[in-house]
Parts: sequence; C-alpha cells; structure tokens
Amino acid sequence: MDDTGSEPSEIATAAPAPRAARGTGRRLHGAIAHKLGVAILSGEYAPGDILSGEVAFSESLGVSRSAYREAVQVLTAKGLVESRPKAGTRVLPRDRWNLLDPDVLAWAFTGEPDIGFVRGLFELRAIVEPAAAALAAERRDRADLKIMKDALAAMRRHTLATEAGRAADREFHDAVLRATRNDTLVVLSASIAAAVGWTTQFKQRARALPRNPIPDHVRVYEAIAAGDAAEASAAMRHLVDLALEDTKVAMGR
Amino acid sequence: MDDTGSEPSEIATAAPAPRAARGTGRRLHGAIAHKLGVAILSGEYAPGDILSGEVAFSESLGVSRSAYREAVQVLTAKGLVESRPKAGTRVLPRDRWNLLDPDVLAWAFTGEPDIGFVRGLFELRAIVEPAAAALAAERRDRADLKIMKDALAAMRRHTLATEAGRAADREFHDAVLRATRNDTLVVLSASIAAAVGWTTQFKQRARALPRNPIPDHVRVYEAIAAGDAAEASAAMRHLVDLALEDTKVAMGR
DNA sequence: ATTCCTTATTACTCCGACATATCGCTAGCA
DNA sequence: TGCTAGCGATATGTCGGAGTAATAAGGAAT
Repeated sequence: MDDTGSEPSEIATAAPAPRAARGTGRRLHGAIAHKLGVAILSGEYAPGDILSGEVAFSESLGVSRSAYREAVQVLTAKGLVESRPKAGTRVLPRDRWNLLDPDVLAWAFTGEPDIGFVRGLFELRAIVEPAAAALAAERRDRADLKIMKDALAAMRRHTLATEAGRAADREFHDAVLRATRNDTLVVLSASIAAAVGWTTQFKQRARALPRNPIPDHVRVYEAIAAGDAAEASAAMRHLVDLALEDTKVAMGR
Repeated sequence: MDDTGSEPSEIATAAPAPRAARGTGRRLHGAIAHKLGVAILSGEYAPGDILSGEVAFSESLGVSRSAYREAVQVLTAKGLVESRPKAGTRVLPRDRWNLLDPDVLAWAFTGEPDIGFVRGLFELRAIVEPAAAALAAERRDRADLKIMKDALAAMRRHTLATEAGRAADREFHDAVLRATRNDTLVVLSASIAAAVGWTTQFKQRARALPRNPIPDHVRVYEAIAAGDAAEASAAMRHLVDLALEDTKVAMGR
C-alpha cells in the first residue's frame, strides 16, 4: 500500500538543488507528480493557469528536465494538465480531471478536502454500494459468504480502533463488491472506499466511535446470505448513511 | 478517428527515420501508450507478463528511450503496469487497472470489447444514471431545464443517425448529470457514456434504429422538470435498459 | 536449513543537443 | 479599416548516451 499521505515533501523550497529526500522505493518523478498533484488539487494552481516552462520549473525543483517531464506525463494521464508546444503546460478545467483516479483522490485528501467534494463522494457511495449489495445477494456463492463471515469475525475480534479491524472492514466490503461479478463496480468502489478511508482517520481522531458497527454489518451479511436483494440494499444503505453521519460530525459538519 | 494501431514499425535498414506516421497534434509517447494500452487491454500481454527491457523495447519500436519511458509512465499512472529496477516492467493484475479511466475505456473498445465487460459497464450505468436523474429532479434549476429542452429539440431535428443528433443526445444526458451538482457523478457518467458511445457505432452499423427514442427522453425530461424524483429515476432506468437491449442485439446477443 | 552478502541486471536520473509545432506579430491585400 | 497570409521566436517534443541506484537472484558462511 503506497502511503502518499503526509510527508511534508519539501522539494522546491530552496533553489540550489535540495535533492528531494524521498523514501526508498519511491521514484523521483512520482514524488514530483505527487507534489504537483497536491498543489493542483488544493487550488494552488487554478484551472487555466500556466506552469512555468520545463527548464525553469525543473531547475527550481532541482531535478532534471526528464524527471519533471515524466511527472507531467502522469498528471496529463490523469487529466489534470495539458501541454502544447509554445503554449506551455496549463491546468485543465475541473471537469476534465479524473476525480475517481485513486491517486487523484489521494492527492485531494492530502490537503484539507473540500466539504462539498466529500459530500459528493458519499452521495456516489450511497448510490453504488447499496446497488452492489443487491447484486451480491443475487450472485454470491458459498466462497463469497465464507470470506464475508471471516471478515466479520475478524472485525469482532479486533475493533475498528485497530488497523487489523479496519482491514477486516475493508475486506468485508471488498468481498461484497467482488460477489457482484462486476469488475467496474469493484474498481469504482475500491477507489471511493480508499478515499473514504482517509476521512476515517479524521473521524477516529475526532472521537472514539460511540456506536457498535458490527450489528449493522451482520444485517448486510445475512441479507446477502439469504439472497434478499432488497433487504441487502436497504441494510447497506443504512451502513453508508451512518458512515456519512459520523464523517459529517468529525469534519465539523 | 485516427488509428495508429498497426503499422509494423520497421527499422529495416539504416535509417530514414521510420517515424511512426501519426496524426498531427498527437505526441509520440501518446501513440506508444495507445499502442501498448490496446495491447494490454486486448490480452496480448497478460497480467504478470514482463515487457522486454527499456532499451530492447524502445529500439524495436524505433523510438528513443525517453519517449518509451514517458509512455510507460502513462500506463503506470493508469494502473496497467508497474516497473521496478532489476525486475522489469510487468503487467499488473486486472483489479489494479483503472477501468473507469477514459483512455483505458477507449483502449478497451479499440479492439473487440469483451462482452462481459460491456455488460458490467451497462450494469453500472443502470445503477448510476437513474439515481442521477432522481437527484437532478430535486436540484435542477431553470437553466438546467432549458439546456435539456434545447438538446431534446436538437435530437428531434437531426436524428440519432447523424452526428449532430448523437451530440445532442450526449448533451441531454450531460445536462442531467450536471444538474445533480455532483462532480464525481458527472465525471463517472461521462466516462461511461463515452465508452457506450463506442458501442453505439456497432449498434448503428448493425441496423437502423427500429424505435423512436424521443418519447422516452421526453418522459425523463418531464419528470425532472416536475421535480418527481421517483418517476425520473424510473424513466431513466427505462432508457438505459433499452440501450442495453439494443447493444445486446447489435453485439450478437 | 537459514541467514547474510555479493553481484549482475535493470530501471532511474541526468545532460546537452536538435527537431517540431504553435503562437503572436507584421506585412500585404481587399 | 479589417482581414488574411507569411514569418520568426519560443517552448515543448524527441533523441542518444553516460552514470547512478535499487533490487532480485545466486552463492557463501553460519
């Protein structure tokens, strides 16, 4: 799991080649893409803005032009910027951004995420996950149910306060998605879930969970096991609503 | 649509720059990313496969290492491949791919798209678009309605057989999405709609549309205008189901 | 059998040069 | 005066090569 999360990433503070101290395994262009991506997502560069030329920018970052260019290619691939000869590299309008790209989501949540954006994300989750639960109820097989059951057991053993517990939570939701036999659903929800995971950190830090989430998960599980699509959808809907409520409280509403 | 897809790219003898003939405006690394992306999506390279080294591959393509590397960065950004020193560049498992990335979708539909994948895409569309229509019914303002109305009029004037008509169709659906005031919904559905647009070409080529799609669109519009979320959802659901039916027929069931 | 270390391979980074496309200007024309 | 067409300046695009760093694999020592 790549933690793009929280290091200061002081690359461009001083001009004289302060070679970015980056954790091993992380490539230089990746670090630059991260830095630029966060800068764009946070609004430091607004849509329509033109970045300084390749030579100037790469020099100010203390890296070669190649590394900088590869970073820009990454941003281009995610729809954040567009480069043209003589015109320079400009930030694209927001509706061209691949907001559902895992990296873009991570960058968006590196800073303080826009409240409206988070709301939209939960709205999408509230649409997709209940529908996925309904499909899962119709298509799950014995293996799917076993994975869900094991994940529930793990959630009971550890609590959501531990990393193991949260991993089990993710595993449960992932099992539900996979049971839909729809790859696009899996990919989409995985991205959202990851992004929502970032907010969970806020939630945890704000206050301990006042409510026991296990019974709600069990309700989803039993509906899926029984093949009751409508009930599975309703139960999952309830789960997402509760998560949204918690996040709202944690983010100062 | 320019198809750079299949020139043998022979370096042959010495030299006269067998520069891949590519449409102007398209960068070389973009063309290579396209080529590789299509190759991966079509299964020519299976997950777990290792691509030949940078030097070998770039030489066999007749391009510099820089261009090849930038192309690989694009694929990496979309989750298709991963490269590590000494290990080489390997194709990632399918569940790591950003299947909802517009480019990835385009690459997937460049070859003959997998029938199961198309089914999953329509399933997702059948989940998202009706829900979006419901939200639009609650949040639309007068400007949204005017755009939808104009798009409907344009659809009536030109038919879906003309490019102008299809553009109006897209504009209508896009207006519905924008009326939800949810950026993530817009981005997601725009990607899907684009991909579905590729299949529409198949549909058109198979046979002329036997049914007049206008009344169904009008039903969606009127429900949204009336603020009737449930009816808007149902009407949109009907629209998507019909589209799926047509596509199924066109793709040989 | 396990652990540690050496080594070879590969991607990563950098550099400097040239090619190419595009924008903005200027001159010519209606 | 307004418009079009040519032209030059500039920033991105492409190239080839050299050197560095990271890692997987195999061998040595325990």
